[in-house]
Amino acid sequence: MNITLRQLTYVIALAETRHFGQAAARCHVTQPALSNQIKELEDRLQTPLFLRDRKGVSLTSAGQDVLATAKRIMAELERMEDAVHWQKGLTGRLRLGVIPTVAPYLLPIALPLIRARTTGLDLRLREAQTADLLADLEEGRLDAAIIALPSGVTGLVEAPLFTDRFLLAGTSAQIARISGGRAALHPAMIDPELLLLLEEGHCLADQALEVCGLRRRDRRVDLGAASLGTLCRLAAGGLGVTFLPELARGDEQKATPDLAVARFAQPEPCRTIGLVRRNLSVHTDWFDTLAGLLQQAGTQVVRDAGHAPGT
Amino acid sequence: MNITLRQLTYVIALAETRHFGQAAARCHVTQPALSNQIKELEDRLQTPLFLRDRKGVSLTSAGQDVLATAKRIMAELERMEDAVHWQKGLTGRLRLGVIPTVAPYLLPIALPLIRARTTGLDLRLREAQTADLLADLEEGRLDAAIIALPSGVTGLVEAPLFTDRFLLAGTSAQIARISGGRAALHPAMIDPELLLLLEEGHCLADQALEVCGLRRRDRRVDLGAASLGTLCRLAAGGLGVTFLPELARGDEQKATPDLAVARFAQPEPCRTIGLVRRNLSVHTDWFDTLAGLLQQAGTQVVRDAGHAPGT
DNA sequence: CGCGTTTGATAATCAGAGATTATGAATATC
DNA sequence: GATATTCATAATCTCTGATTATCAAACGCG
Repeated sequence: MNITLRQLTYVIALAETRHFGQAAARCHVTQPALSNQIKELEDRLQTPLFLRDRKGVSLTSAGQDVLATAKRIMAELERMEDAVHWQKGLTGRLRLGVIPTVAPYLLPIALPLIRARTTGLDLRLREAQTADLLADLEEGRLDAAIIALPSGVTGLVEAPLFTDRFLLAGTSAQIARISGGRAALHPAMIDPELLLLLEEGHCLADQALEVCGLRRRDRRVDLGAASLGTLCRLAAGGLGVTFLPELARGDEQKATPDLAVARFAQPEPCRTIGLVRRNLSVHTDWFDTLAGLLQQAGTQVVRDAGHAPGT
Repeated sequence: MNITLRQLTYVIALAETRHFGQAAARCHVTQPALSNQIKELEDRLQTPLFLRDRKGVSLTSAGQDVLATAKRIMAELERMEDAVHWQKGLTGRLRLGVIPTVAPYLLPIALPLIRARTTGLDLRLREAQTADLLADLEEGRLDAAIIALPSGVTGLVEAPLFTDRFLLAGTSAQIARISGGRAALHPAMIDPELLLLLEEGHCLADQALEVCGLRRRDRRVDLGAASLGTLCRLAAGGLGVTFLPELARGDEQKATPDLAVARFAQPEPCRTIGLVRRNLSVHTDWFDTLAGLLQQAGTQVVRDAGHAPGT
């Protein structure tokens, strides 16, 4: 008998669970099947790889070597499959993650563009916060993600798409009070107690705080709205002011006509929206193509927002 | 279906033979078996890996990626098997190569030592010239080899065993003529036409020439004896003189009592005999153990030779 | 201590992956 | 145009690797 990849996957599962039954379940086989394959491999190598005694399963030193090799081989295979898949261009299954403060504004414009430029693309979208998306990317559950740059993670390839300026949104009265009659509006002029934020985890909230030179725990009340839409409605109700990315302005002002919006003075605070992927595959045609399409969509949305009334 | 190692080995075979039938033969299967597995893999990756047209089989770019990955994985596996095997110490099958000018003199002493120190060691010896041994090492057909250092090959681990001085052997008359009454004997004093050498490929012949500052094509007649034993008999017959490694002196003088032997003046020409292995496995206990035993045997043989008569 | 529970090994059986042989289609060769 | 070569396809068979059932050892517990 020769060593098989199946045996190596079983070794990895068993090393991670340290339990034959659980390892078998993870591999979607029964326990004897896994036990047998482990035994076969041990016979083949003429060395026990796992120590089975009371109080659990542990790795021998030979087992550790086999485990490390198995993991390298699996990673190698995964990288290869990825490379082969994406070599064919922007086609097949594309699992794309998008942060919630971008998705509803960018995608309605971007998706038709993508559809028009590709054939046979099975696009699967996932909307989640940056940290979740990055974890999914690293674990191979996503092919790419749209987030605010920089990701802060090494081993990712980043492509900047467009710059998204922050605007101040609230009632006309609130905005007038903050600007206090002066022409130039600066983030530092905002009363921290008046600033409405998205709930914890949204990068937009962190960016807003950073722009104002604040930390979240500086604030006494923390509303933590779940979405930009909610936030805008709260702001339009006079409950405070909020940062509104230009990307979202068009939609939100349409949905909440009462909402007044003001531009900050130069240098305007902003975020850079970018596309990121794992640095596994060699060929990046698909990635560049996708980035191009998203860039086109993003700049279009931001430009259209600029023509809206109320600035 | 999942990718299997079997498929990867078939890819490697097919890429190297560029012929389904020959690749199948190399894998010890029939042609349809190989064709099917290649097809399965291509289906799985949803990409053709090989182009079959008139005038042969060639790799697509996806195929090249798969091939490279497959080779890496196979190398990884081989390294792992090696490491696991040798982690158990000096036991199991050990394929040891030895150059011909060392084997018959060192092994009779070394083998009993090795036997006494190990249990269950299945020692397989191969006597061949340096170039063959190094090729076998690199291809994984040998685990270690005893050669004259340096090997000149990167990626090998070398352990020096002992120094083997070169002596001048011939009839007393020849040696007396060369030394010409002077006390100090130097290699450069040897008449090139008088120097007997082993046939092409023996490192000892190259070293002898180097010591004398000669090239093989400087010589008019090239006897090219196949073994040191023959060389000594020729020298004892007055046909010329030869370099005799101290390692071989004891045996050869016993076999050819007429042979006179003289030491060179300082610095005496010599070669360093060493043990080499591939730099694959992590654990080197077995290698160090073996080197220790061989060193012990080698120094003993050289020392005993020094007590022989005739210097 | 007896009893049930958990865990991994073993045995018997079954399904399917992957082999084989036989054959076909396409192209090259004489 | 007959033949040889080469790879693909089809039918069949073999054996790897799955399943279910069961066992033995160690552990927990009243």
